[in-house]
Amino acid sequence: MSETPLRADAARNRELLLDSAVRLFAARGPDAPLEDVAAAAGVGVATLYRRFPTREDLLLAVADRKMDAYEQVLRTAQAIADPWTAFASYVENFCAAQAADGRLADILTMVFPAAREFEARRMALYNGYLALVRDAQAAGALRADYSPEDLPVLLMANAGVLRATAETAPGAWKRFVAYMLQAFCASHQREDLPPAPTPRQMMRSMQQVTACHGRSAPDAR
Amino acid sequence: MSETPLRADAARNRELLLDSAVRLFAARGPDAPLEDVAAAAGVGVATLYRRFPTREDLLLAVADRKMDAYEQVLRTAQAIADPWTAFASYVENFCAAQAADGRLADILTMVFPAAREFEARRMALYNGYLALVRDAQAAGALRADYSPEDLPVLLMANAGVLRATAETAPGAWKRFVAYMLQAFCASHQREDLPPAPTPRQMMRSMQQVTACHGRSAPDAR
DNA sequence: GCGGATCTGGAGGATCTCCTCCGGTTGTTG
DNA sequence: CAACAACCGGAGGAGATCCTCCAGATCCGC
Repeated sequence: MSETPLRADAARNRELLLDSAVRLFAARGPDAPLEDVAAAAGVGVATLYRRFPTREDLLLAVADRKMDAYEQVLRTAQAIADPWTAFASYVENFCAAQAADGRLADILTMVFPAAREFEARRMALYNGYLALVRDAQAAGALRADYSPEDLPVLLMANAGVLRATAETAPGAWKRFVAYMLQAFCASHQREDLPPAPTPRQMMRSMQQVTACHGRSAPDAR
Repeated sequence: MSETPLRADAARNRELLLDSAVRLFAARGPDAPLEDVAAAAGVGVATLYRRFPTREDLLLAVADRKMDAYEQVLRTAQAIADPWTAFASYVENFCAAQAADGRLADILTMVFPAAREFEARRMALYNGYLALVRDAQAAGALRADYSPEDLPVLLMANAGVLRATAETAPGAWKRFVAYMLQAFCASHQREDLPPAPTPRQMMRSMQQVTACHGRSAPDAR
């Protein structure tokens, strides 16, 4: 990831900043003041800006950190023989990871187009998920009109639930996700659905989420 | 609502401010700067603070304004003979009203405990909705384990979808809501759901949403 | 028309967040 | 060990937002 090797103290400070950002963003949201992130890391704010020139750079580093967990969700699902159970496990565990992220629930619906390596990881994850979808549909377990874009929409919806209920009704998301999985299940005849958003639309939506937090002002208008 | 009759100019300015707030909050979110609301109304910022001492006061007035539309949604649903169609109409139209509110999608999940008249209106609406739920369940059309608290959760989820997709994939919420209605429908056998949040939990969640926007700083920590 | 109460608004102060400067410090290599 | 480049951080500036003051203006009832 880093092209130029950092001095030992700089590398240490970078890790401290990243640890601090993960904690602060989870506790107070992706718009927590960067001065507080630096202070919690025990370094000066100029150090933070030197290593992460923009908030979006910091968010990207945090997202990359979390990618390990999401990849594990996929591996767990891939190890399940039953296609529906594999798919459902992926969805549930993804939402559980989102719930565990605290106020950073939006991170799962952020994209960083300029970050080649990160986006490559994200695409690999997405392709793994697509295979789960195909398998579950081929097995007749997942409704034929399910669209892969339905999952990012679900994650946006779940972020909305978590934003409102994470502290006050911490189990609410589970019921919500259970409803959604039941709706996705093909085992019953169903009415037609309105059209799914296109992948392009979803990419733009995720860019919008990122832009909303990447800039200095929360609602930058 | 106002106990002391305002002078004509003050009443006029209050209406201008409210109109302006409705527009600005829809376009830029409930955290749009109050100076911009005042400027768009063509009045001074002190006039805004005199009439609406806190942002929450302004949000309350905006919510009260919108109550007319929500009450119309209930009346439309109540006029429908078929219980399932009545319930589904209520949910769909409520979500449509939410989508029409632009960046003010959270308003439907805000509460103002100190505002007796507004809360009375909200309770009347909720009781009308409860009757729709009971009728649809009694008719066997709405699943027996559906909880009235599932609708506020749905509105929070929909706010999450709208927050991310309102401009980029404006129809996404429709598909999402259609999925949810299919999940609510009793016409098929279903697995058990995780427990619903309690009314108390939902009230606290809605207070949290309100607190999040009512204070001066967007994420006031 | 007058008097008095209500109302007006722009400037300025306070606070918060972002961001950069630059003299001093530290790590690394030869 | 010395040289040099990388690195450090707190202060201060800029901008945004919230909030209040107070002299002047306006409305309304008698």
